[in-house]
Amino acid sequence: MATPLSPTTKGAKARTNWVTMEDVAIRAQVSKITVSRVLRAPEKVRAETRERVLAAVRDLGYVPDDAAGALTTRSSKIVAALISTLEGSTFASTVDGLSRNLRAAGYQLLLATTDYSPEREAEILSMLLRQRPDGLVMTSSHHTADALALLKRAQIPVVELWELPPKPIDSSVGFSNFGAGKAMTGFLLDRGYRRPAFIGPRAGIDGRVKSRSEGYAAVVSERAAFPPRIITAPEAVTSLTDGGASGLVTALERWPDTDCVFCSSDSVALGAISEARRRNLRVPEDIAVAGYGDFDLAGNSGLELTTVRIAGTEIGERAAELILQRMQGERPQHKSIDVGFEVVPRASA
Amino acid sequence: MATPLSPTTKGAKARTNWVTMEDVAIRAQVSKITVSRVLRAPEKVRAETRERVLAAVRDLGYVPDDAAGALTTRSSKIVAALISTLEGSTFASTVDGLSRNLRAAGYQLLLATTDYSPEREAEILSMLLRQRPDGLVMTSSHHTADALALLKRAQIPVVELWELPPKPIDSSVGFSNFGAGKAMTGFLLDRGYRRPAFIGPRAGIDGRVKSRSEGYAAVVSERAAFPPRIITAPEAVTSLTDGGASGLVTALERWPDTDCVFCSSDSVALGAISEARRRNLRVPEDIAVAGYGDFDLAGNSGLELTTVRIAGTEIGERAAELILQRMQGERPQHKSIDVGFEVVPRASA
DNA sequence: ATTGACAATGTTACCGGTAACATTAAGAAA
DNA sequence: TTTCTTAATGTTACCGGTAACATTGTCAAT
Repeated sequence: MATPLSPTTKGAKARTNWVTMEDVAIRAQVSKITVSRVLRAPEKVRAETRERVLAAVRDLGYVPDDAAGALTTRSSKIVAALISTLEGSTFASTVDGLSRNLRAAGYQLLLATTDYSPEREAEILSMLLRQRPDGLVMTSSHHTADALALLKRAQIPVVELWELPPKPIDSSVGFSNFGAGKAMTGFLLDRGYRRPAFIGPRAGIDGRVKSRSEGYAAVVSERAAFPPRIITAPEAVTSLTDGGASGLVTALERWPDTDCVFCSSDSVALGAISEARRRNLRVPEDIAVAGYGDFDLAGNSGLELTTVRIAGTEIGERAAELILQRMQGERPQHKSIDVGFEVVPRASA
Repeated sequence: MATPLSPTTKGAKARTNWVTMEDVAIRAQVSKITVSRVLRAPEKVRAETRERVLAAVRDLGYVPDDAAGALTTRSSKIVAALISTLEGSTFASTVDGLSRNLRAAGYQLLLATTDYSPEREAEILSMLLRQRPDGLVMTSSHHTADALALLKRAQIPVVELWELPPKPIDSSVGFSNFGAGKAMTGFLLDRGYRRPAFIGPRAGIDGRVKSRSEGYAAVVSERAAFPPRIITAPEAVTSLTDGGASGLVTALERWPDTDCVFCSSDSVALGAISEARRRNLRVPEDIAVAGYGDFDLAGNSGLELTTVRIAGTEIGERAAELILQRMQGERPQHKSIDVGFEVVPRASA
């Protein structure tokens, strides 16, 4: 009995709520293309016409459909970001900087997290590519063959963040994790610690942590008289702070003369410090602790954590600049930007 | 002299790199629509044909263009998120949970941050809407008239996060900030503190903080014999921890008998504790400190911060569920989900 | 008056998918 | 055998924009 749908009469379609460019055109008594010009190249339209169109845009509350436009312009105005994790605040400020600067240029950020899994990365990547992003940023360094194939076919600018891969896919903004590991280890030896150990999270979860530990190992091999001492938390431990606590225990069991631990992140360091306190070990007199990242609380919390400062926000901002240049077809001067790092000496080591 | 462009011959266009559905169709010797069916309703296609199409998809590495499809289906498979900030880790876990659950259902997350500015919010919103998201989540509570008008016209499900607005735009997932403020204040009075003050960040930056302070004020008015003591950091102070430090100083100057401060966030509490230590005040004997948020470090860092725990990840996950239901046209049982909160007593208060 | 150049605007086709309807083939029911 | 039904696949038009080319009007130069 019910009429199936209002018959597709010319004048009475409107099965959607969105005001279209055609609606604007009719109201302003011009053609669609003129509306398009007013929005994208206003100088090509006579001032009077332009005003009429803009008034119609305002009156109707017209919001252009970028997805429709992208079909012909081949530019979605979307940048996709593949981030290892947002927990722990490591990458949060990078995403913030990225999103802010991209938006200023009219681009939007499509975000996905991989939980450090390269397999998931490939899968997520293919989902992201369905939106045809104009560019891609990613924090991971290790990619599956599938992922690389997808990236290659996509033919879009790619920026890898938070490290400077020896063989970048395309371009990168970061710093040398190896160098930072070396620098902190050297700093600790200079301070007079003789038996530093390295504490990381679950084995092999992250290439960057590996690089740091290699930096540590390089310096120890060169300047110290013992083999590198590297602890990774057992699979069962998921929290970074718990990993730090258990790592400290393991280190002291295995090598009782350990006088200093260099942790893969500030959160891990925090766990180590808590554990030290539980055992009535003084920091740094009985056991020194160094972290990595210089998160908010490293200096303010009474922790006085010696750590390595990374300019997370700057990485995001520079990445935005770089990828914007690349998307506009410019060939930037540098395909790799080194934002550096800084050893921050405080009281914990 | 140079040929302008390869003439648009039927067979030799390919001005883009992307494999299209038509390419797949040709290779599988079927029509486009059959390819479409294989991907979206496989049971409607004969097994043999289906295999041929899937093989072509694999061989060519076809990735569908969701933006093109959205034109007719009117579903972009995008959910937009307007987040106040990613710094400080408050909302990071919510975004993580949100993104994870949305992706599992084939939706992508388009992310933008507002820095707590309602004006920026409206502007950013109109940019986000250009991508025609199927749904929207937002952490802010206060919206400009422009923003509300845009939302209304967009006619998409909206979920407000981290609070339960008395007059929600659409639906919400959160908890009562007022209630949490009341609960913590009551807890502090029960513990025997007589003169609690409230320390917040810059005035009026965030409606949620305001609600908490009102909860505090309500309990103080009812149970204590003095007017509420609310400190807000001066405009110049940007960091939350600095605000906590300066807030403690102000509180003690203005009301020397203050024996306890309830801080608007854990970061603020951290600043207050640091300042107390600098002044050789014992926590909690000389001055007790309570926080809000229960971030990672509240319990693990030796801070032993008494605080209010909020299930940030759960908010994100539930929000994803809720908005997915709404986008699929279901009418969920509850338009508001209260995830609650929990006062976590530790040593600092 | 004619022509050319340019400014302002319009027409047509197409981007890559999908909805709606059309067609074809094969088997079941009459 | 004829007709109906259903399964499998195809055709056409359209979604909301933009590129490319076409048209019209205006004015200066010939």
